Amino acid sequence: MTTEQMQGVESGKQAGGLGDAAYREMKERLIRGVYRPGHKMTVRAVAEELRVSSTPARDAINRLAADAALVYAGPKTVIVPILTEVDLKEITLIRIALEGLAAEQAAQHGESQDIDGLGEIQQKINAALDGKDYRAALWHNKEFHFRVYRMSRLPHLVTMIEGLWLRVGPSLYNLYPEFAEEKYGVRNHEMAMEALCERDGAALRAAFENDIRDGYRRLRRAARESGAVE
Amino acid sequence: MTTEQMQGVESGKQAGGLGDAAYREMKERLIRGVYRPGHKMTVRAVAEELRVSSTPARDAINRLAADAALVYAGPKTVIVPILTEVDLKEITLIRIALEGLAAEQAAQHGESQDIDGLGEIQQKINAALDGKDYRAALWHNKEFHFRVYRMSRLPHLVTMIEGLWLRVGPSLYNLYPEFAEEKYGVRNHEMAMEALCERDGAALRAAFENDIRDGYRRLRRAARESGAVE
DNA sequence: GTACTCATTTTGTTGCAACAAAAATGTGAA
DNA sequence: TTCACATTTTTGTTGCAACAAAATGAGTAC
Repeated sequence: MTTEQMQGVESGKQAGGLGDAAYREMKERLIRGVYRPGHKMTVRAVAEELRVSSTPARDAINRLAADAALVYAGPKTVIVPILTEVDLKEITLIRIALEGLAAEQAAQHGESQDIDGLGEIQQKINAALDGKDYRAALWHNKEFHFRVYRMSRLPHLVTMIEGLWLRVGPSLYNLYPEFAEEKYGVRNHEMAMEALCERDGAALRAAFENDIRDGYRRLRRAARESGAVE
Repeated sequence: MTTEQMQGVESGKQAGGLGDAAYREMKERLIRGVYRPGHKMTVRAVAEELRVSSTPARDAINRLAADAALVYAGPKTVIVPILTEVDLKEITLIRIALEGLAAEQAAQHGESQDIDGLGEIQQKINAALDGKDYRAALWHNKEFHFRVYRMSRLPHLVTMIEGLWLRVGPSLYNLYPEFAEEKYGVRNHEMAMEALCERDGAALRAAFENDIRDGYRRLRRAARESGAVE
């Protein structure tokens, strides 16, 4: 087999190395909201927390910065990004364009077996919401979205969308008590599942665009009330 | 001044270091088509070419891989990506979504001083085309597009679009003699300038979408004839 | 109290050597 | 000739020490 033939589509580094493990661990912590926006990331601190030497820690920070999951706040400082309202608005515009495209394509290429799992995920969201486990609700909400996006059979697109969620994640997960109000997104998700069954690309796109816009409004309001964005 | 306040929007690493210089040099070479698609990138080879040690060379390769400007072709091999027809089609879909959005927003936020330069750039494109300097034509074409995209005042979006161009670049620039036929894109660019003067977002979006689709068809045809994609 | 200077500490960067894993190459048998 | 296997070479990874640049904080003059 030539090297050309096995060229994968994943942008992530092949698994196995310490640097890769550090990258994924930090990414997970970022999404889960372990670090507050504005938190300063230093090579040595990451190295110590993850019990690795400076090289893999540095690799992880560099990759996160390349993903815009960390941002440069000075010549020698990287921090967890603090989303401004302007940033949030821009990212929402991009999300609507990209996730709308993914949804529309999903309606065309999704197979029934892909669709089946969606109902279960929605039940998990509802259950989590009822139990006031907002963190779980947000997690399953993410599952719901990406289950659909992957149906588009456009892997580059899914990777780019993941990057966008990664940027919003830290701010979002620190806001979840206020953010995940009663029955967030349930209605949009129901409409999405209907549209998907009918293979109606335009309707599916509309459902997701609505969901994103709803989420944006709630997030902005919650952020303003808590002062988490500027 | 707090570090939070000077948080920039650029995803690129702050300039100055050797690793950053290596990254930019390799990026430039990639876009210019110095390396053929499929070319294997090794840390030591890059280090020697750029006269740096392995650390900055490794940094550069990692960042390029994070940009998807290089891809992993095995556990220990990164290569210049070989665009498949499927990849090209997907990236074109994404480009239409993102560059269409940028164009539409540019119509709203572009100021007259931004618009003025476009005519000059178009003249450069025409001159290069007349002189059969296809490389220059492609370069000025890129200038034209990004001049408009930057008018959108959506810096994250522009960065993402740059990433897409970077992926297509190596394949594109190796095809330019066949690709840049007579008067490529001139008509679409004229329509774009008209739409921009009239602040007609929908028309500007349409002009750019057409331009991207035209380019896609030409590139696909040229690629099929030369066998540069699979 | 404020602003400025300078020493100290923190922090990212770089180069390099040792290591492990994968690829390439050579060898021998069928 | 072809295939399997062992050997050699190539190559990415890691840890670390030395270095330079930036952030920090104390002290001082105004």
